[in-house]
Amino acid sequence: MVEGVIELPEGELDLKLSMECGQTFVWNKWSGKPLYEDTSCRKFYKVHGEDLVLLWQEGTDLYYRGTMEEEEIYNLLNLDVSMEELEEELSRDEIIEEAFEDFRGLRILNDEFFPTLISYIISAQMQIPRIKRMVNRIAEKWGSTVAYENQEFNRFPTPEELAQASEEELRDLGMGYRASYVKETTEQVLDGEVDPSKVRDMSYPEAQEELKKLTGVGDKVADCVLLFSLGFHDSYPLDTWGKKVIGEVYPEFEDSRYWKVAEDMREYFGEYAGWAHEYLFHWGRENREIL
DNA sequence: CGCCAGGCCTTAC
DNA sequence: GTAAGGCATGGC
Repeated sequence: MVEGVIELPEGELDLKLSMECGQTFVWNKWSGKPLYEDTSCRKFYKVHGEDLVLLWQEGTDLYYRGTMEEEEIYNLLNLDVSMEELEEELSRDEIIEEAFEDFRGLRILNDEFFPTLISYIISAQMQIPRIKRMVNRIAEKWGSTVAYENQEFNRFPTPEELAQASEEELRDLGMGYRASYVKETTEQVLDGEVDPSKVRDMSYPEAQEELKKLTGVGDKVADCVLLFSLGFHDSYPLDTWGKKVIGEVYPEFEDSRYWKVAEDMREYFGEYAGWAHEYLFHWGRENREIL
């Protein structure tokens, strides 16, 4: 067992906000209730590979417990990205500065590739709490368990494990037409058609094209996987909220073509455009009445 | 009942 | 290359 405390600078992390802003379907509430349906619990856990990680925050102290070493926890939260430098890097206009101030400590998480890939394939035309419920059902049905302190925790299935699921069984979970996407993409990953460790080393355009070979992965899902699991901090996923925000706040960037808007936003915000996206995404959801 | 949700695939120009 | 239509299911 491993446990400890990481002391962080003021404003460096808002763990609860980072977990609950809608970016992850991999983390869970320690209370056992689903993420996005329980906002009172402040402890979060996930199974990552063979490890169990439990995190909570008190003031500027980040507490961890489980089987994962501290160095790896830094990676999970992208703690090598300094918020002070990020703020300087992203300061382009009053809107992003306001969002950065209001949501100080919101960080992009670094989740595992396969769970992120499948959960964002499922996310198409679906509401966020429902996506999380679906991902949990998949973990319960096909994921193996990891034992920790006399308890067993489900983890999201590996490609090998999920390949055991038939398309019909997936459909029975309620994922509709996405069932065939999940089935086919699982086979493609299992066959090595797309190798995440190779995608990491590609340029952004190559990496996006590579992921789009997978069934059910278009521009937006590819950008999410790149940002949330493969270290592409400049990837700018253009979702329904992002489009509304752009229409309201950055009308000069409006365009019917996905790639054009995403490219403009990457150029506008630079190296950490994906982080800017997350601030604006959350800003949009918090201010939905004016969009 | 109708409308929409972290879009993607197919088909037609 | 770009634009339109269909698509499963659940929540409101």
